[in-house]
Amino acid sequence: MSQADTVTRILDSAEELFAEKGFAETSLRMITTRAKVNLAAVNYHFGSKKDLIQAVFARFLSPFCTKLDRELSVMAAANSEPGLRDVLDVLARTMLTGVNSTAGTRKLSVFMRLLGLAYTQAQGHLRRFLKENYHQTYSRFILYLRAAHPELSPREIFWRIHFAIGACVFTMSSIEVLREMSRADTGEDSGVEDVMNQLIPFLAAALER
Amino acid sequence: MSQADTVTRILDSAEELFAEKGFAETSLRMITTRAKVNLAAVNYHFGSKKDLIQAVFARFLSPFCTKLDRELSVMAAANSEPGLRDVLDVLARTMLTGVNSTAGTRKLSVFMRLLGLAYTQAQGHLRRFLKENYHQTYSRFILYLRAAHPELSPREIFWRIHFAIGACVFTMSSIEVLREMSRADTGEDSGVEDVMNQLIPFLAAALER
DNA sequence: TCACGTTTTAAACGGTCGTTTTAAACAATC
DNA sequence: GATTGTTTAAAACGACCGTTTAAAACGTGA
Repeated sequence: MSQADTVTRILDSAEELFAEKGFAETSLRMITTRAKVNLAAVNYHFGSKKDLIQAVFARFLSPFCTKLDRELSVMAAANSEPGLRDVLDVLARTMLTGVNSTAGTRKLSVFMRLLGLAYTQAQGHLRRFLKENYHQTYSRFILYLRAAHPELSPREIFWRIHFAIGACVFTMSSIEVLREMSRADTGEDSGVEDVMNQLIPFLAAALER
Repeated sequence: MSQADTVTRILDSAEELFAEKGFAETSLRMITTRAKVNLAAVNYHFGSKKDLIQAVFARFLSPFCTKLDRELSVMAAANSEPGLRDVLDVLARTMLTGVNSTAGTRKLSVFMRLLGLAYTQAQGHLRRFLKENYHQTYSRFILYLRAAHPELSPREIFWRIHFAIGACVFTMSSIEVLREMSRADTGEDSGVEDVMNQLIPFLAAALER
């Protein structure tokens, strides 16, 4: 087994388990057992559990932010005064890239769940890491939102966008629990795509009022 | 120190710590140290950590559901065809009861945070406990929502209300992190009440579209 | 093939966890 | 005031945690 194999398998297992259980509830032994590697491999390749958590986030956030930055530039080049809808479309398209399969949908779900953990379970080190590495892209995104709605105060923009993030993150974080509740309540299954198709107009109505 | 003192102080400390850190990150030693009681007191009075978690939820959910049930009955008696706004007002008023002080606002924040944990961190036992004890009130609430909007499918109702819950729960769960981010971004402080005053019209726009 | 740097392995470390045990302190009853 | 049931106290239990160690296995260029 090559080094790349070991590192990748640790990251894959850790990502799944963190998303499923959270950081504290996931032990290195669970991760290494699922990844079929030796327990010491995590400390050898990553240094510590904290570093592994950061690596898991870096693996999906770095390409995401790179792509988002590029897409924002494309948008700005094509449209000198992008509206709210344009900016959100860029975000949605960037997030949904490659989400046309069941595997892709699960990827998005994991992405959202990890994002939620970053807010609600963040040990200080993770928040510092995220701010240090991804704050620039975040700021740029917010700036376009402000430009699109100069009549709203920065605070109003901030909170509206985070209410929306909350609805997304919560829904996707608890998606399995919620689908089961929905099934019990209504007798019908709700596919993840059905849920998304309801979530987007819901948020649009709230953001654009 | 009377038994009531010990039990109450354990519940108080556990509630604060669970809301702040989550279940797994809060040890019985933290709880008993803060409560200034002996470590063994939790197992003696509650049986186990799981039972303590359930007791924390029961202490604030039982009176809440009792009150909500009563208020729903009052509403139904006064109005044979309550609208969405009526039903949500009942919920909001029930939740905001006694939230006119700083202490009250913190209580609400803790309430929301615990509710969020129930969805996202729930160990199976907690979800089973909540369903067993509080599902009836929940169902009744949902029924009024359905009656208010018979043109919407039960599934649409379910998801819209949970998107809204998500925005609330996420916001209140991460309120301190978010306020700090907002401060860093905009240079202004956002009081919790300011946030609520923005959240409510945000949700109203999304639910009533 | 040998030597050497890298990676994997098995075992152990110290520490914290939830829980249990045993005895002491307390409160209420007769 | 002795007795009985309840509550508190200190200490220990085994289990699991993240991490470290030291040796074995591996791969590669000389």
